[in-house]
Amino acid sequence: MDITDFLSTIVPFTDDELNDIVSHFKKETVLKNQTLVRQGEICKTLYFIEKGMGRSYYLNENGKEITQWFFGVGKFMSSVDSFFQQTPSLYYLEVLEDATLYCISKEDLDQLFAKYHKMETMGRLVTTEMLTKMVNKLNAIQFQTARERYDYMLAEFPDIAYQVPLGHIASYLGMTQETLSRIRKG
Amino acid sequence: MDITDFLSTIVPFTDDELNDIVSHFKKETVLKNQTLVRQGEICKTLYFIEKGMGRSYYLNENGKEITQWFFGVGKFMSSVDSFFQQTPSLYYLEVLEDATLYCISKEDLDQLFAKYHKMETMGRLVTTEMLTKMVNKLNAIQFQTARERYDYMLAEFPDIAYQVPLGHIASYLGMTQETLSRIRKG
DNA sequence: GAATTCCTTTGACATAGGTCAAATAGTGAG
DNA sequence: CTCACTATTTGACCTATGTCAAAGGAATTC
Repeated sequence: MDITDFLSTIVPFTDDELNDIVSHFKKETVLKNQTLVRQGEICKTLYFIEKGMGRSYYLNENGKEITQWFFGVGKFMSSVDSFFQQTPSLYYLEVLEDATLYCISKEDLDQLFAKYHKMETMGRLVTTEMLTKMVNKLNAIQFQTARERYDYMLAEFPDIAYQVPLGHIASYLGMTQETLSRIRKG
Repeated sequence: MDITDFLSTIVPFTDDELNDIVSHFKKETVLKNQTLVRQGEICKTLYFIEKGMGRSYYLNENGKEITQWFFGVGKFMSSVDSFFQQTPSLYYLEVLEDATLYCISKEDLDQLFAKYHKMETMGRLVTTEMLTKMVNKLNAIQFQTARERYDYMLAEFPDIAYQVPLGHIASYLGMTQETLSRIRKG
């Protein structure tokens, strides 16, 4: 998914606007398992995933990795709170397979927000979409059985569910790897 | 919390802008337990809570009310996804005590977003804040014990925790009323 | 292609929190 | 003040899911 195409689907930018906006993004290729942000660092970059996928996770008190979110093709990826509030990140951000990313700094993005009202609209819409998805996950986690949560995952991230290690998905869904393994069986 | 003051704390509007914006909100007084939106309806209004508090909830397959969110003084309240996407609401929205609300329709709000870039910025910031809180709740729910979740609630909504029926809070935290009752004891 | 490391499955057992039912305590209407 | 209704607490019991440990499988590395 090309970033220009993506932006066009959200808000009707003119070609000139699109060119200007996209020119502030820097294309980067990163390899599988590369860490983009560490817990405690301030996340300085917002990534658009042209190809590949990523996840955010944190380490719990026992040092176990807990996946917080998956980011698929054609989505923005970041340690959201850290990036927007410029506070230390609660999460690690990593790429799960070789990926092509479009990167923009907070300063550049803020300039685009200030320059183009439409860009600000896009920011709001993308955030709203994220919020809606977060609400869905919350509902899934809060009152559903382990099996139902897995079904939710299949519906929400069909492309991701079969391509990442079991443990990543289990922790994302708030269950143990063993439980998820048993669910997948029966 | 006055709506004018609230808006000023988020984005530096001029007095003229503030007057224009606030003139599009309609002040309303509603009584305790009044329902503002029903499940299945399209939520047409965004509310700012000057006084009082509210909650959103849904009915699960057994017809039990599950609280989805609490809205306190000085916050915007709505069935977020329904309002912004104009789709049928998954939630009921109700007022938990006599309240004073500032109401605005989707059309009026969109006009303000279009008219004032700063208003759009405000919309994005408010949504981002909501997103951050949602992420916090998700983390609390996902991997904490019932007791820890209650502690999270006390921290996040200190004003609300002691003023609403136990069952509302229990379902919000993803546990039964009985469990919450036992936690409060010991 | 053997060695090493990581990932997944399986089994036995433990437990937090759910369910159901009943008793008790609050609250508001008349 | 009393009745009726609603919210909370308590107890006995149950189950989904966690924990711990070990064995298989896959996949990278040299």
